[in-house]
Amino acid sequence: MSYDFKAVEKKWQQKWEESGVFHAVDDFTKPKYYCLVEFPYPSGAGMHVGHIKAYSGLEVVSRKRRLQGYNVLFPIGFDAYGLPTENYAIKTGIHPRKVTDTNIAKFTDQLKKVGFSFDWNRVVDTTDEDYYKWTQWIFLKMFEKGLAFRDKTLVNYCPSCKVVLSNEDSQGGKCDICHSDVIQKSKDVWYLRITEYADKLLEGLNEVDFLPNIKLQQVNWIGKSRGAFVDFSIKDIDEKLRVYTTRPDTLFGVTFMVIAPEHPIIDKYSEKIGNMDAIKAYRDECSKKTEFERTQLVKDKTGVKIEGLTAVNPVNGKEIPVYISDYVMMGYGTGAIMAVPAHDERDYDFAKKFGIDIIEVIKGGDIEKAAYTGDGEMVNSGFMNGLTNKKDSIAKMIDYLTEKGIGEGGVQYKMKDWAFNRQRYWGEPIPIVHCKKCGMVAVPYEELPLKLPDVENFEPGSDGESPLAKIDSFVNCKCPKCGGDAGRETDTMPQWAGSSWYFLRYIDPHNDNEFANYEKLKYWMPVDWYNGGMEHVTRHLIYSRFWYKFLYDLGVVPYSEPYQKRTAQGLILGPDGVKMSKSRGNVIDPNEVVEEYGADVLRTYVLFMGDYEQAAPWSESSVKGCKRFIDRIWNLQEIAKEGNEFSEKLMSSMHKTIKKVSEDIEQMKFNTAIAALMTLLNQIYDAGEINYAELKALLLLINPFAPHITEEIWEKMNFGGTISDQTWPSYDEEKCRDASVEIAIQVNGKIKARINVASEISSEEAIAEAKKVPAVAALTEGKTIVKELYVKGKLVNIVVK
RNA sequence: GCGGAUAUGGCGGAAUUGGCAGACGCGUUAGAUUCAGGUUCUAAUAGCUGCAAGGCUGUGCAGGUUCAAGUCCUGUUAUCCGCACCA
Repeated sequence: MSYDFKAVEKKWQQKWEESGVFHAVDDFTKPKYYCLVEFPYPSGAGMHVGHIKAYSGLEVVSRKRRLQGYNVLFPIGFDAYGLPTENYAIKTGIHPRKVTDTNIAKFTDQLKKVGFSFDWNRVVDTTDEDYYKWTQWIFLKMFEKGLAFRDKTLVNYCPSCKVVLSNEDSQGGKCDICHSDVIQKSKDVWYLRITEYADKLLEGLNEVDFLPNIKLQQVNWIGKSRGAFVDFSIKDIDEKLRVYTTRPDTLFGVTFMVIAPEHPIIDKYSEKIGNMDAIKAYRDECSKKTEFERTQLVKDKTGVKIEGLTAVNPVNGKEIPVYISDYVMMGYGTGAIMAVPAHDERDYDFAKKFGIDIIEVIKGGDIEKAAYTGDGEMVNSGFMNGLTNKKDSIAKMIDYLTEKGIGEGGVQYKMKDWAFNRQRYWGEPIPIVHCKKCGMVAVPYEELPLKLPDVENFEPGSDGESPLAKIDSFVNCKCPKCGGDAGRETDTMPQWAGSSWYFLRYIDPHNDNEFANYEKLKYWMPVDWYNGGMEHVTRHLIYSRFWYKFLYDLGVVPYSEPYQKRTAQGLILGPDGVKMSKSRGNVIDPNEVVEEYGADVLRTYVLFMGDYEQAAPWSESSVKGCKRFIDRIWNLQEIAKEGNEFSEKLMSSMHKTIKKVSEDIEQMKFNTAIAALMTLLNQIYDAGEINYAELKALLLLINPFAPHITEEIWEKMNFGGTISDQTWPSYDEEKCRDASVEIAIQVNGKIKARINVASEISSEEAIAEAKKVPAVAALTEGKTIVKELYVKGKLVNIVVK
């Protein structure tokens, strides 16, 4: 009677679909649980085993929660806008809409074949008009509040994809999509003012249960620093040069200043600058450097002294030179720094190269050799001399600056505003009209969605213009404000847009009047548990928290944080131990695994292969181990017999396993939960029999991992109803204990024997028992017992001299 | 450079947080079942040593604390992942 997994899995997948058991119901009287997994980008390659691992974790939690009586929302959708689809469309001539639909159908089919208990009634597709209508709505709200704005700046531009990229999309100076070099280009760009929410995003982390390393990455990404702004006056000119510093305490050690090549003060006073030619040449040189060269390659300091501009140190009146150098960037702080070479490594390098004075103001290092950034007594610092505590010194200086009106305390963030447009076709149109008379005007809410026009040619223009710019019928329109001739914004939103709020739409996916009903949001939010990839922990997770906090401030969502708990799964590596990639040819196709071993085996294996949060290589032979496990469960039917209660033989094993599996699932220790089930299975086969009560409990425990086979056995055994109607088994702490335990006996910390003792034995009795053991007696005889102790249920240690 | 993580048999990984290192699975070896292959079942499986009971050594490396250390402390090395001239 071998197990026909193909027929059984198909049968149950159909049953689940027909009965809709996994559909969440809007019954507000029930306790709810919202499990969220990152929705996939429906690529042409189909599902990856990584998707299976990512979804299997919360799949298990969801199935367990349902058995525990919760109303569970476990939705899925598709993050379908994006470049790969568009590039594929350009290559093949197939419309991206068609490509997307095909890919979504493929993914849907694959996900169903794995038996995931998603609520298929709530599928969200970010490219659906009914969905992006609300993405545009949120954008307009941001525009209304001044959080979406347009500005001209240097942007990261990919000449190959012909698209502007965010800093996040161009890390390492390479385009995230095609990996060619990114160059700097001046362009009009849409921004979302995420920096306004920097503090809220930081503080909100105190309220939520994210893994510590996830929190830390977000904190680093936001990069808040405390310090001071200080105004330096310029000699003979009525102008202040403002700097930002985290070390105002070292102000007496300033020997020069540096401004970024793009700093506006240069153009403003160009006629006073004696060496404009040299400065212009230097600026040209810098602008040619890619972001990559500027930040990654050359740490060697370059720069030019500005002849004619001399700054004055506000605390001691000293005159100091001003340089331009590209180690100072316009995008952070004020684009100008006060340089304290004695106590900053970068300034030290620069001073050494340009022969500038180095004045020690904090004792403790050897400034002949290197900059000293540690603590110490302040010297050469006027009224600051003698202070030894950095914190106090900084506070004292800020007080002084504030009092004299030459500066003030302040904060800075590394996080920059979010560049929010792409010159691409396959994205949400930005619902803005450019009117010569009225400027930028929002498309009226009642005209949403502003539909993406259906066109034949979606290739971007050679100058990096959006393909939409070529479509007159789309571009030409009337200004909603004055009725005059106007032109539409032709850029589209980046891929991050749709994924920034999708978890809200799941709650009310078919609502035509609002993005989601407030009462429903109140019931279902926040997401109780969100799991996804570590790679989305900074970008997507911060963006979506930002959008949610904005909506919260609008009063349209309840609670200030969207995700109560966030975890991340580790990668599945190829069998060769390195990241799976097509070029390496080490990609495992989940479909093939389902075909050969079945969905239950695939699901069990991805959770059993190692620590869920850690990367682990795929192993074909280990998959077989899980196959054996599944087959052995099937064969339990042969040895099952009547019985309404756990038998004495398996009593403690049953209770222990229920406890272990219940607890491990909550901590995402799926591998040890499965191991405990395997151990129990071994014990059952050793005992040679299992009764119905035990089999029922076992099937329930295994069900979240391997739902198809457990449902089938339940049905075949005539246990009544389906597993989905049952209740998660409970355990009794008392019954987890065995009557007797084996303890180790150590002499001087080395194990010499093992004995069985009653588990409730007293310390004295245990030690007495231990001494009776001949091997132990021989070692202790004639020696002084220094110490003897008993660790309950574990060991006895006798220390002799 | 800064931040984080990891390091345990032939392999993936366990270890109730200081208490029997190697659970569970893979692989391997031997045996049984089978015409055979596959499947299944039984036993062994950290290393060294010993005929054997046993002994010794073992959690990247070097120290330390403790009756007891994979776990705590000090130092150090390697690998991986973020961030990166952030003033």
